[in-house]
Amino acid sequence: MFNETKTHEITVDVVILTIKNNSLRVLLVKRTNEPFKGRWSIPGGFIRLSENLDEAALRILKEKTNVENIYLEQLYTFGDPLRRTDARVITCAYFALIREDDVDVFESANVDWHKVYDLPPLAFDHKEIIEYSLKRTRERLEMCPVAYQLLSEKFTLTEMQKSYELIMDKKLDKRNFRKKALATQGLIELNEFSKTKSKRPARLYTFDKINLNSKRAHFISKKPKETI
Amino acid sequence: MFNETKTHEITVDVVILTIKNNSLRVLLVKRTNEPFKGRWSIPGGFIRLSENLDEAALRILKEKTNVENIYLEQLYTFGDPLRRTDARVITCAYFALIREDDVDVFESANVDWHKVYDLPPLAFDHKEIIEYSLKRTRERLEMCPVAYQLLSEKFTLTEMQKSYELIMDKKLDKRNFRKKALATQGLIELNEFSKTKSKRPARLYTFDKINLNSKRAHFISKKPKETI
DNA sequence: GCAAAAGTGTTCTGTCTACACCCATGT
DNA sequence: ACATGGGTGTAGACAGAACACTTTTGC
Repeated sequence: MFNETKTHEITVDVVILTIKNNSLRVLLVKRTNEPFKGRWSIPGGFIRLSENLDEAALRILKEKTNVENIYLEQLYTFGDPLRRTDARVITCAYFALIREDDVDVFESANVDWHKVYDLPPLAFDHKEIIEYSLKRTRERLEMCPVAYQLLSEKFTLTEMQKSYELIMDKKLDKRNFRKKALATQGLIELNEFSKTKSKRPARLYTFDKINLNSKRAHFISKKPKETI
Repeated sequence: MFNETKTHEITVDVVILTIKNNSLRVLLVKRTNEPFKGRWSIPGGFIRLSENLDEAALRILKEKTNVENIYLEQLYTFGDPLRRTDARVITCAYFALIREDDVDVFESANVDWHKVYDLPPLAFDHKEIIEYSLKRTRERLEMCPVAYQLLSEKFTLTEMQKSYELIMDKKLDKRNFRKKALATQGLIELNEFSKTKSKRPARLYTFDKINLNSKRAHFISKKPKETI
């Protein structure tokens, strides 16, 4: 078998999602080089020899947002020979959920948050990658409350519901939502209330930090479910 | 940023699962080169410049088993710098489910089926990759009847149940299984019966071939389920 | 007639869904 | 006193789990 591998390159790209100004947004950077110079793209970079893939993704995330210790998951590896016109680049895509107020984005004309449901033209196959990350985020949300990664440390149930609605892109029933939310492992009811003007204060909740990197084990359906 | 990427290599490895002799088995090849010369490993290879990743996985599958048109899914990309001692090789792992009788494996001392629940020592991180593929196969099975990929074209419900039990690694209740199986989209009841000796013949079923590459859309829970 | 596997229903329990009104606060 | 969002419960439908006996066949 002949070895055609020498000219392959591999990168890591990271779809960084947050909620900002009441919409779900993705961090995009404007390309400064051809091809697609001037187009928006998701941040990415090469993998250092000393890094594993997760570490490369975390580094790229930190470079762009100065955020660490967040929800990050490998998404899929995209390797179509035609996905880039300049070279054969295989990319291992990740997605991350971060809180807006943890972020220290150096926002500029070249780095900005864009609404995921209203994207500008993107470079390469980056639209496909973002759409896939949304699909996956929804799947995760059906299993475990990853959405708390998008919320401030203390949040109201209404805020939590809003984040679910933004990700699922549909309205949820308030009473059903709260019933299930309150039954969620790791949700902690605080004796604190939001102070808002002109309306009843809402109780604040927080999430047990132990869950952060616990592989989400206890969110997966508790009940041994018979299969088929 | 300095470019350390030049010496990375990327391969595709394929976990090929089948049911043979009443157990779930994976196709392994014995390594002929160092490192891990003589150890069993999952089949893999480099990606050609003209191929996308799926095509590379299909090619490797066909090289080993002469099987085409089967269930194949990208699993995960493994890129720990220490996963190989000889070089920095990132591998995009796939898994495939095939029917034993479709296979044309040139079985030899260097290629053989091994029980997934009783594996020999494996090269690199291949044990981890196989375990991850089992986990994923179980998740798939909870969504859609991928197990029919392991069965002959015509099968009895008992055979189908056996394949589920082998993958899930637990006993299932016969009546509950059959109730759900019969409610499955795509299952077709035939007017044919197995001819076995010394016992009551069992009705044969088959699966609607339209589903083969239909992305499994209609197996995913039919009911719009409210999330959280 | 017996061994071996095929085939068949019901009850219970828990979860999902739909749905409408009162409460606490600031102005 | 009113506007605003916060907070609450119940009934019906559906799906999963547990569970044991009869039927058909070859020998």
